[in-house]
Amino acid sequence: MSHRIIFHIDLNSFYASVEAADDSSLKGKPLAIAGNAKKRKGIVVTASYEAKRKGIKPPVPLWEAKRACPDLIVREPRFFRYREMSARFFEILRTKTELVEPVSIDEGYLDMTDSLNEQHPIAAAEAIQQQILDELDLPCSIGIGPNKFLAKTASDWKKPLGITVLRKRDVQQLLWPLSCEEMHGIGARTAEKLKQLDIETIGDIAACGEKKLKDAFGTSGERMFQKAWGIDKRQVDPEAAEEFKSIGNSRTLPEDAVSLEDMKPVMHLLASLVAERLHKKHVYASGLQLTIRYSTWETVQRSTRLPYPLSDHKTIETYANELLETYWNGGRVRLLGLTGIDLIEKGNAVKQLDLFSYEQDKNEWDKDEHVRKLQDRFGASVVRRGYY
DNA sequence: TCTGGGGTCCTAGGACCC
DNA sequence: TCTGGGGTCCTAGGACCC
Repeated sequence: MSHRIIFHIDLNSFYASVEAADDSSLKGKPLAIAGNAKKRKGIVVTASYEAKRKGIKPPVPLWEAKRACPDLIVREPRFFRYREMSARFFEILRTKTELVEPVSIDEGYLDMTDSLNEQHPIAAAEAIQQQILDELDLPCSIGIGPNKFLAKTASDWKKPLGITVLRKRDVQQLLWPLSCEEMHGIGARTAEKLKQLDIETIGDIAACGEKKLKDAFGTSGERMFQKAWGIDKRQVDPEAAEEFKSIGNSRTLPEDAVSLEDMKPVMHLLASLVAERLHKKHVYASGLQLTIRYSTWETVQRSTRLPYPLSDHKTIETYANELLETYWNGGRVRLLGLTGIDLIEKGNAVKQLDLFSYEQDKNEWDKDEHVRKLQDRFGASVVRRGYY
């Protein structure tokens, strides 16, 4: 476990690039992929580089993007296609090394330490990049470093089609001048808090001392400090992406709901979506979590234990409605979400429970006419990252 | 006309037990 | 009668990422 060579590979503007690969008339044009494109409340989830150059930086409301770029071409996402292309992307990566860790639909880490066979890392990266371009017609950026953090940081620096090396000895010169928010894991809130402490750059984080950061931010403060010095001990773990901790679906409603009657059909849809996905993954949920977002944007989450681990639609819907009736405060509801939590693999469920659940499951999830109509009313899934 | 959807991880605070 | 100090488990909320 001494010196590793880690690649981070990121497909550039993935959804937009897939659309352009499938329809060459889109190439070189400002293109946006937007969920709910026909409805209000649509947002741009991915923009082509031409669109980004016109100032469109996802996620941005669609109306705002169109104002900034009147000739913007807008497409709705085609998730099945993206998942297909993603699978082919990871297939290519797995021909390079077994140590591939998918992070999301369009990015992953490779531990190339024992797979280079005398080849120079940059030459290996160039070959991977070229192969993905030739076979999938998709551009990617590759970052190379001694650990995940430095590789990830590097892949961000040249887009599209960049290859960047970030060595530990370059940290002081290349990393320290950057503002804190450039560090993966530091968002707007944390950057603001850091600023209160007079910490503005990654160099300031490195200089300020681990204790001060730990006192202010707990364990994430310690990690922050480590990263600022280019240290990251996390290994590339090929199995990491396969273990799901939760499976959920949510919908922003076409209009705010003001009664339980408005919300029940949505709960029916969400329950059937969650049940279907639990099923496909061969897992049971031991708990259920309801999310209610009010028109004020206030969001509450309430959860309950299920009587036994299960995945059937009817039971999930019953418990979901119970949560809703118990915790809805009567306000205008903008979004509803339902998540199966504390997942158990079917094979691992206690035998007795397993049989019981199985019987329930046989009744099963009916992707009937009713559910299809609900899909039409409340929109198809707008999953941006969700593996399979 | 502000603000989608699917996730993970961490922490604070209360319940409960000894 | 009125009372300490730990430890663990659970839930909700927040921050972050893509």
